[in-house]
Amino acid sequence: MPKRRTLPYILLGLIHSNQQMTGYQMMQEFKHEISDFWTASHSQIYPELQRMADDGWIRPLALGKKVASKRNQTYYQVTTTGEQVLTEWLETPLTANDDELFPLKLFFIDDQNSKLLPPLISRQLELSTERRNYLRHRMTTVFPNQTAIQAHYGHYLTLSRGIERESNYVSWLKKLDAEMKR
Amino acid sequence: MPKRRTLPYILLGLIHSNQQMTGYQMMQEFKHEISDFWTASHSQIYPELQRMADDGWIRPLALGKKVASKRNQTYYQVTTTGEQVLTEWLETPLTANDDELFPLKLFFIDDQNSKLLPPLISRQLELSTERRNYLRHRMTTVFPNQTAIQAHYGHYLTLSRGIERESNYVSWLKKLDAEMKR
DNA sequence: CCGTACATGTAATGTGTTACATGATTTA
DNA sequence: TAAATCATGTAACACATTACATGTACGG
Repeated sequence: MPKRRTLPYILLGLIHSNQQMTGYQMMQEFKHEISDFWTASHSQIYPELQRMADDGWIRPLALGKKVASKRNQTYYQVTTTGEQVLTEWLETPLTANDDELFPLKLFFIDDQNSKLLPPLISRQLELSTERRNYLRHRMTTVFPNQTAIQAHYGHYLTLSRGIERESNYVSWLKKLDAEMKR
Repeated sequence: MPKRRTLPYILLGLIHSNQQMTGYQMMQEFKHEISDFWTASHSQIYPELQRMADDGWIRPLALGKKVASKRNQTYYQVTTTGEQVLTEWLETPLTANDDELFPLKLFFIDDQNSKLLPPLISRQLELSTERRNYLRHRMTTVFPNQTAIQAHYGHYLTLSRGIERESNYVSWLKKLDAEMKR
């Protein structure tokens, strides 16, 4: 579900990771790499880029500086202000509602040794563990016996799946968290 | 990400599963049971219920028929038309874009022996397998060597996680699909 | 030369969140 | 009797999708 003002941070992260990018290239990234956790169409991207440029987060590149600049493309680069904004966003700890921003933030941390990585992962491990425990608790209260399961079998299956999914997430995060500490 | 006109089907499914419900009760369900795959606030629910009643999908219950009717609550019940609409929605096969409707539709199939269950599950198994294969393919093309991984470590991790998540999903669906066929 | 992909932009519409508003009932 | 919860509703605003619109570059 779309959280407020996430798109500009994604665009900022994309440009930052790739040094310089056009709106069209960002569109492609959304299709191929980011589709798993976010979507955006070109009609969202282009106006947003203009707003970000107005706010000084990014700057359009002069023609001479462009890498293979043909046609009417506009390459953007992150400004110093933009870098600060991005870092602040990445540093902001996840909350229970924020949760789905994890893969997004993770996506934009390029350096394996970044100091942003360990706290991000351990925080998500906390949140996923909490959620798994909550789902387990729901299972015992909503489906205490076989009769309850038979009355709402689909609901039972979705809850089972939720527990399975979150357990798998916790395992993966634990492994990664342990690796980080080595 | 919010798909067009999903909320009314969820409300329809909720009322249908529980025989009769008030808007407030639906709100609670969103908080406790459905939060994992959908959210809706009361300011969305109440107008939507009125629209659905106007369209003849549901009908407000007369006071006398209400179970423990106090206060100014309005209980709704699914009409015959509404039942048809719900069944049609549940029968509509999932597509690659629709994908995230799976847990939602599953949630509303109460009967373990429903004929809707096997095709829904086997279709989702197809889609998840496709997605897992796609992600695996991305991994080999985007990260062919250690250097590529080091340049965009976060991206590498999110892709790894995607493959892990989807593999886990496929396993779960395969198990369920096999059970269905017994 | 025709279709597809590149490349950008705006407008209309649909959907969702937050804020504003009111009043009844229950519990401490 | 005050606070929390129940219960419903509307309005303003933020965000996303679809449609409309234009033009370039390239491959068959």
